[in-house]
Amino acid sequence: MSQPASPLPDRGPTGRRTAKGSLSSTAGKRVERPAPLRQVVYEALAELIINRTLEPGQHLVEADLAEYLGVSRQPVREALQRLQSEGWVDLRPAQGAFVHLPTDEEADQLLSVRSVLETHSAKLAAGRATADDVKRLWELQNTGVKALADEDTEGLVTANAALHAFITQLSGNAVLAELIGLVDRRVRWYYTPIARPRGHDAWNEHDELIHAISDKDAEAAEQIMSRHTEKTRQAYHERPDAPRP
Amino acid sequence: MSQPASPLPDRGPTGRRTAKGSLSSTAGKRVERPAPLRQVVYEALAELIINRTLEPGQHLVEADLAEYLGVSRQPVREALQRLQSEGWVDLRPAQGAFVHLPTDEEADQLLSVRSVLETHSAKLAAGRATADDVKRLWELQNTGVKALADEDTEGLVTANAALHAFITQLSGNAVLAELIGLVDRRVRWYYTPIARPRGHDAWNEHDELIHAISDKDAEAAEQIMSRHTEKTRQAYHERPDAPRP
DNA sequence: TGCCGGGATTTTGCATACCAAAACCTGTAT
DNA sequence: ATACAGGTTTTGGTATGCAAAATCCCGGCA
Repeated sequence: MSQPASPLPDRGPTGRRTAKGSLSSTAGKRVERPAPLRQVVYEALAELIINRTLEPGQHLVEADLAEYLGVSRQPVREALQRLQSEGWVDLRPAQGAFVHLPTDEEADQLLSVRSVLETHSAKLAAGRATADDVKRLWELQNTGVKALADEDTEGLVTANAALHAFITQLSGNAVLAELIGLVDRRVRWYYTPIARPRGHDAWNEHDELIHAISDKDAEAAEQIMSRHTEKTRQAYHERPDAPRP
Repeated sequence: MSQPASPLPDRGPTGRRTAKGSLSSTAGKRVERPAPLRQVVYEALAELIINRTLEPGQHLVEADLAEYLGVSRQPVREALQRLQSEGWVDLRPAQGAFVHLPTDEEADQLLSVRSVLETHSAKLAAGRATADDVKRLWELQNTGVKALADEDTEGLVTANAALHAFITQLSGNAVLAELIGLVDRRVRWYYTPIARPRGHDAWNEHDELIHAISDKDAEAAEQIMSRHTEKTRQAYHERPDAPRP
């Protein structure tokens, strides 16, 4: 045989028919579909972990979570496994799930990777942003500055995430965007305690960054983002509750 | 309450006792533990996808996979979900799993991200590699050069992966290493067809790279790796079966 | 007191069975 | 050909059972 035969039952050339229709496939909005339960559970647990209801180190018992959420064990198991793959919980064989205990070293490594990815994304974004995109960036910037003035820490973290996410999206690299999404969400978990003191400088740096993107100056955007994220990393180490040397 | 109460049954301060014993926790080699079935299934399916037994676009039916592998649907479902999160299959709601169809654009984005991550990793590695590490690098290099001389394509791909993986490990950033692991494994899926023509240059570049690491010249290592991975990306676009413009 | 050991208990990991809803396929009538 | 209707397949989820492994508890021993 020139091609190895599939060991599975024959279901035609490509299994079921590949999606093909007379309608354009772009922006094909489907009928509203209820989210799979495992997804809902995933989001619920992630929320409980992020807002510290479930504390780091805590043992998560499938049956308890299932009862609490009113679902069976299966979607809970599936959600826990996804949470593991994204670093929110540790799954010890035959012992189950424990809320991940972030170490200081790990936070540093995460912030370091974030820096590299976001820097690259800023460079790409500067080369692709349209006038409309820049307008949107300024809107996001204003939201953040307002949250800063209002001393709204939660709003500040959200606005920061939104701004970075939008730049990421502008990069036009979906793989990069997905990776940054993963990393940033975890960073946010550690970041909240330093959002306030870091805020003032950070939003000034955002200002510079948007100017660079607006000027389509990729090199400047790259440098500014690099400095920006590295300063955030420094700030983490100088946070109030950092371990004493 | 100053701390929000956990909505789950109380199981003591941190759930079960956190591992604590009189033995050193470093390098604590545990008793041999059989891998969870879901892990075995995951690896089996990944292998079948990489070696093209399961073709891109093919519909994977849980029940068929379960029967073929001699397990129940549960571990298969769990493995499929992990395969999705790592980009090997697409899980369409209410339709099931389909082997991912890599697009040309996606391959380019993946190679681009790989370039960024590997470049950073090379810089870090140059600053940390010991004499022993360098010796090991030369061994890996020799393995690859030998596979090149023997025209052993599979060995070449493996050796290439091993060399890059070792450099990644030298970086000392576990988060970075994990991300590179994910990205590289997918790159390898696309890479095989160009491993041969790219081989000669690639291993010369490895040679330079190891010299830079040996000299602890982080900047040179960074530049060489950047050029190296970018050339691989170019090679992908110039591969024999590339789409005609 | 502090440590050790063995049995009871809990929890995971997987199997099996079952079901509703959704998507698909097929054959027929237009 | 196209559209429709009905039967089939597949997913996603529930419920239950069970063996293996890990933990916990408690009593005996130093």
